[in-house]
Amino acid sequence: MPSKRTKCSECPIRKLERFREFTEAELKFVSDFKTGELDVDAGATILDEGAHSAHLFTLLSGWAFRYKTLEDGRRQILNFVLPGDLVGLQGSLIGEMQHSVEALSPTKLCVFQRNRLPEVFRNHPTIAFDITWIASREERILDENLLSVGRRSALERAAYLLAFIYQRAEYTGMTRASRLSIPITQQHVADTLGLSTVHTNKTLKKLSARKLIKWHDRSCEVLDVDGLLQVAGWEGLSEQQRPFI
Amino acid sequence: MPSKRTKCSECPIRKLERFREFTEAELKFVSDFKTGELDVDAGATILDEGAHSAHLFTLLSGWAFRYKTLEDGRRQILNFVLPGDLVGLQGSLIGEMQHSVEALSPTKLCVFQRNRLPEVFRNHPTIAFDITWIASREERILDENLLSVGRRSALERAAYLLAFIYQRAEYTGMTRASRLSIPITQQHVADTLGLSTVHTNKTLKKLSARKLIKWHDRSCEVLDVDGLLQVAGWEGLSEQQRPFI
DNA sequence: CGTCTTTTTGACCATTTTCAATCAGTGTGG
DNA sequence: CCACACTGATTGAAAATGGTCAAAAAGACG
Repeated sequence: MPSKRTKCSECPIRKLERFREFTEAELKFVSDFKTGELDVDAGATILDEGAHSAHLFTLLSGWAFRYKTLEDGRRQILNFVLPGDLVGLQGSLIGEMQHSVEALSPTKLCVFQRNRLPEVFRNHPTIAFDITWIASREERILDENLLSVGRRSALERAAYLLAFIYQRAEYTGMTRASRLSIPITQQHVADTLGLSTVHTNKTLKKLSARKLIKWHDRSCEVLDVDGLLQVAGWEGLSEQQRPFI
Repeated sequence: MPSKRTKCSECPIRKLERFREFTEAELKFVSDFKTGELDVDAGATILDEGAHSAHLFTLLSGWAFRYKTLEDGRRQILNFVLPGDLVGLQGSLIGEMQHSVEALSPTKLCVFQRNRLPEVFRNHPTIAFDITWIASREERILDENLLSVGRRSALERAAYLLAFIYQRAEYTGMTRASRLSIPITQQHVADTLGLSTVHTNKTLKKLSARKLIKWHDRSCEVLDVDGLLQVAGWEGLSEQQRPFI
């Protein structure tokens, strides 16, 4: 449930490294395309499966996650949403959301009008290209997640997930002194890995025993990414530069 | 390994239902954008992980699949490629393929030059929009697959997969009298579901016993989609119309 | 006919789930 | 400040699901 709405300010993500700079015309358009900002509380639903939202969002700050559920309530977390990620592109393209998005922490969103998307493609091809690039990146992430859930052991999966989140957060400038606190519960981890909470707990304990992570109440502190990468048998993210809308 | 290369003819997929008709200018451009056709044998690799291919493809006929592997050889099939699907968009956007694509049957591909993709965005916004739509559809499919692998039981997963493939094939006009033969081995099914071949075999036997499918050597015949949908607890694909490039 | 791949089966083992409590931390109202 | 409720983390034991190993059967194919 959206709580507050303010006039849009300059996007903080702009500080991050980008493919390229926007042109004057693009900056002008983007600032016009934006209709405001939205503050959302932790635990609040940003978009629901089946929704026909008139909006498309960029996450400016905070954490969120995308998920789907089966009819009997089993939930699968598909991916986490970090600053710079688009939220609701699917709804803008096919009209209806086929997954839900929920905030993990208080988050700030940048709001766009979804019906102006065709205009972006018509008049701002490089921004359209960036959007497609971001959609394709989401696909790459899902490929990795599917490989992980389908073929890695519970321990490898957990190590992969935490290393993956760490690297994404690091890239977005959220880490401090090579450490990171991720605002998630073990239930979230379980629903991401496709495991039960009980087994997730036992698996995380093993990572804690190796001093790779430390679990606090409702948050996971990553202590040693390299160790996690090694347990996961994963090379890590290769991405160095990316576009931001 | 590509085997044969011929001059490009009119795309057979054109017969299928589309969002909209191409304009004269678009038809002209697409036919210029195409550089030829490619015939690939069953079992041949179309694109390899790590490849920097100069091409982007559309599958015109036949079956293929996308997959990733871990270093020790464990393989996860990410999705199947049916006529009308794009192959290698990822390579065109980020320069390098992060998954491999292999033909399941003899297939025919339509070849495009990847370096002309920016031109598509610049001069043909509606085609660019279609490409983004298709990329987003792939994401939706991956979301479903991840939900399935992460949260469905072996029997549900198998039923979901076969119903899913059936529906996609049906939409592409590959079914006959509500039946379909899918050219896959049980190893492929296992690698898609994240199961062992032995357990996959036992699971498929259960579906056979219920007369929902019939397994032939190297191919699966779907007999009763509705039955599969019911076992899977799935509503089926909602998609009715789509763009084709 | 012999070789190769794919499918099938049985026995046994490992991983993961489920169930059922318990414990720890947080916030609330009295 | 304390009792109480609530959520999230932790534990142990029993049960189920799925994996591994090994071998045989069934087709495909030259």
